[in-house]
Amino acid sequence: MIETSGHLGPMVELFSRAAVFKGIPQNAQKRFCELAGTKHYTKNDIIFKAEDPCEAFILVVDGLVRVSRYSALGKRITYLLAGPADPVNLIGPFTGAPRSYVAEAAQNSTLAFIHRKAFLAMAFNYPQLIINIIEILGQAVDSSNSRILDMVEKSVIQRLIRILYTLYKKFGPVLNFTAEEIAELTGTTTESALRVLGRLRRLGTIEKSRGQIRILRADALLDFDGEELWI
Amino acid sequence: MIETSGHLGPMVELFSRAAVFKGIPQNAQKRFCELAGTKHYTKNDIIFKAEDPCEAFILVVDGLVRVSRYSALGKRITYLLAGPADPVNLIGPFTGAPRSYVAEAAQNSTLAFIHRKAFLAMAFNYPQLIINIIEILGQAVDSSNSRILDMVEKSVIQRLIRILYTLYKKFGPVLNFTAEEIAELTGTTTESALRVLGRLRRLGTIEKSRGQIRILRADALLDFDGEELWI
DNA sequence: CGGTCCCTTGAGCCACTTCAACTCACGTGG
DNA sequence: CCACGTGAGTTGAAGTGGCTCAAGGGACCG
Repeated sequence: MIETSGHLGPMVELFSRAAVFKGIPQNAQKRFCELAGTKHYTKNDIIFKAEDPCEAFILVVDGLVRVSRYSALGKRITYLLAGPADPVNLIGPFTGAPRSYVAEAAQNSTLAFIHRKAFLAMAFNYPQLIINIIEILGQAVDSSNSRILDMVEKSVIQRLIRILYTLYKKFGPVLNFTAEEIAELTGTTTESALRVLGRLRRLGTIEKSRGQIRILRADALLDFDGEELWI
Repeated sequence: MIETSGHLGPMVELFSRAAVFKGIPQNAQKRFCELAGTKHYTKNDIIFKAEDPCEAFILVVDGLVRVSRYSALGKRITYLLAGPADPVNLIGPFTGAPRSYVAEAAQNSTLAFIHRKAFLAMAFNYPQLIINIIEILGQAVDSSNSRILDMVEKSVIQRLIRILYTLYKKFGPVLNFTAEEIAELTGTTTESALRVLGRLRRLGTIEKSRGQIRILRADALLDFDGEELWI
């Protein structure tokens, strides 16, 4: 990873686009910006791991961060894909305590770090920021709970299609994910994911090549089921 | 439901025990208390349902509240059992928006209500309260995510045993739940839950009667697996 | 005492996982 | 440039956990 000081201009613009900072005064956004340092990570770098205490509030500037959890047996489940302007850790800055999640760079990425003490000192001056954070946490809870419901009563096919649709809404028709990554989001095995993807390809709904899935007919995904998740 | 004004003494004591209000000044706890009105609910009363906008912060004074979600097909999954001093809704007061959860009285219960505007006006004066809320939300996220992991790689038996152990830690050896309620917590069918419970009874780990499960050997539950959930 | 809710158990089935084998794409180092 | 290794994708066959459907028994309530 490489540390840089960076220009403020584009950063201010990024912060103003971020859902976390929505509705707080521009000059405050700018001050948060000034507190931030940035670091570059190359694909598959680990940003933090389970048991690491939390030192900083982290926002994705560019790239993609995967936040997941490993089971005792080494199985990995992905809970969050944070893209530009998405925060990576909302709880940690407030408690400082380590959590059982691992954050990795899913692509080459640039992240903004604000030291947690500095972040907190500022944060409590802006109730709207707190409301935003709690609202986003609410979406995280809801999304996880939706996934539990899905695990109970939906088939792998339906779950995977919903994941595809959610990714499509977030990233557009070209998805740079391997079948294994899709499986980790769906909560199934790589083989099962591959079988479903093969089926969708034969139906003409998607196209795929190594490490990439292209959505050809997004509406066909919706036909299977409604409602998106929050990833 | 019956509305009462109630005495302050025991309420102050309850508030001071609540994890949400931990670490904030006693006089502040008392002021939150003064803002609260209480209501009684009888078993199976609905406290709020999906689509109801949130009007108040709610704390359980006495009894037990079940917070769950219904799938399109009518299947119910329970995410939270709130007992005395537990908050029922942490997100709602901040956003005011309706959420897709239903809260029901699992037993005859008394709840304290603080109107959300009044609650918010006070809340932002106590950063520790905000930190507590965010920490509790973190536990909710973690618990849901643990359940997702469990759904993927654990058997119904292991999941159900973990639920039993968690309930045991929270309520003691006598659990007043039907097999159906246990199934809703485990994410399985009533029949499967019953089968597992039957097996545990034959092993001498539990005893049961209509609507009640008694844990005889809690250590035997732990033998199956570690780690508790947050319910 | 009839009704309703809860508990109990059996039998069958099917969606997924598991295990296994093979192909293909890509990069790397000899 | 080829040879090799690795990681991704692909497909088959087998086994099974737990869901579904079904039917009955027992407890509590009005």
